[in-house]
Amino acid sequence: MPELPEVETIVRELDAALPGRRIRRVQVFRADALGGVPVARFRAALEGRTFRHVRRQGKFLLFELEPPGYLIGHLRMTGKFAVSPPLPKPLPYHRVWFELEDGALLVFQDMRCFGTLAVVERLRDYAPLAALGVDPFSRHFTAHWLAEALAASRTPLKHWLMDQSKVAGLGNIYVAEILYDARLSPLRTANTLIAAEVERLYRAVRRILRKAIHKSGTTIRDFRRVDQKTGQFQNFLRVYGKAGQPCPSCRTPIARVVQQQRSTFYCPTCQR
DNA sequence: AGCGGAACCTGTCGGC
DNA sequence: TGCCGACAGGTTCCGC
Repeated sequence: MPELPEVETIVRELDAALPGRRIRRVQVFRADALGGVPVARFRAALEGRTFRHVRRQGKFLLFELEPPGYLIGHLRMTGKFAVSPPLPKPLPYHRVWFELEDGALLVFQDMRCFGTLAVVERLRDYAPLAALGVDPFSRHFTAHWLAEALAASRTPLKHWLMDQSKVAGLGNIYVAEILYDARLSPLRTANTLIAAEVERLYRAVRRILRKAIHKSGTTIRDFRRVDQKTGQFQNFLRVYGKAGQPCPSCRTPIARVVQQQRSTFYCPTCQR
């Protein structure tokens, strides 16, 4: 489900709600997300600690704690965080409750149980973060860096952009929209782009992500903000999920192909 | 290096 | 109505 704009939306809303609030009690209703960490250890690591700040790296949510440490979350396909008033019992798909001192709940829910939660004392202790590439909103993401990185790979553009060890935060929806905006085929080999094409791609990454964040992300099925409202970027999609519909620019039907076992949508006329 | 396939788990939708 | 396959915003692992 969530890509960078959805995670950014959630993180901004959690950062407005959580700092200064203390975790009184943690309840785990289904432990899949803990990656084998015993429930007792997970609870002990969190209970009594206070949220200081919530931010994002790629698609990971980083909850900074006091005494110092981090709760790290990844929503994968159907994970969600919500802030809720006290509840008598967990709703369907509620996996973990972080009960705050006033009784309010930070709820982690996840229908498909792919999402992950971890507690670490230092961010560098967490290997999945160390494996991430450049975040599109970090100062390291430049057209120059992008040109050099693309030049080193013979993989198709779609696959390259989805690789979190290269650029961190893009997924199936936004890669499709970015490549449409940049007028580049998802099938192009990364190292065949000329300088002007790299520049178009660089600008498209920033433009599409900025606009999607401005629209609070994309709700196609079940993405919800912390307050359960939907995102709005689905109203601005040009190609994702639009197989057979006319390209907004040239009216050629949008094509759907499968790459890396994932659907790819693009305009065969506009994107070369 | 790069690719294809399977796996993790649960639900929805369309076709017959 | 019921069953079955395809598909879903993500990631990892394994073999060639």
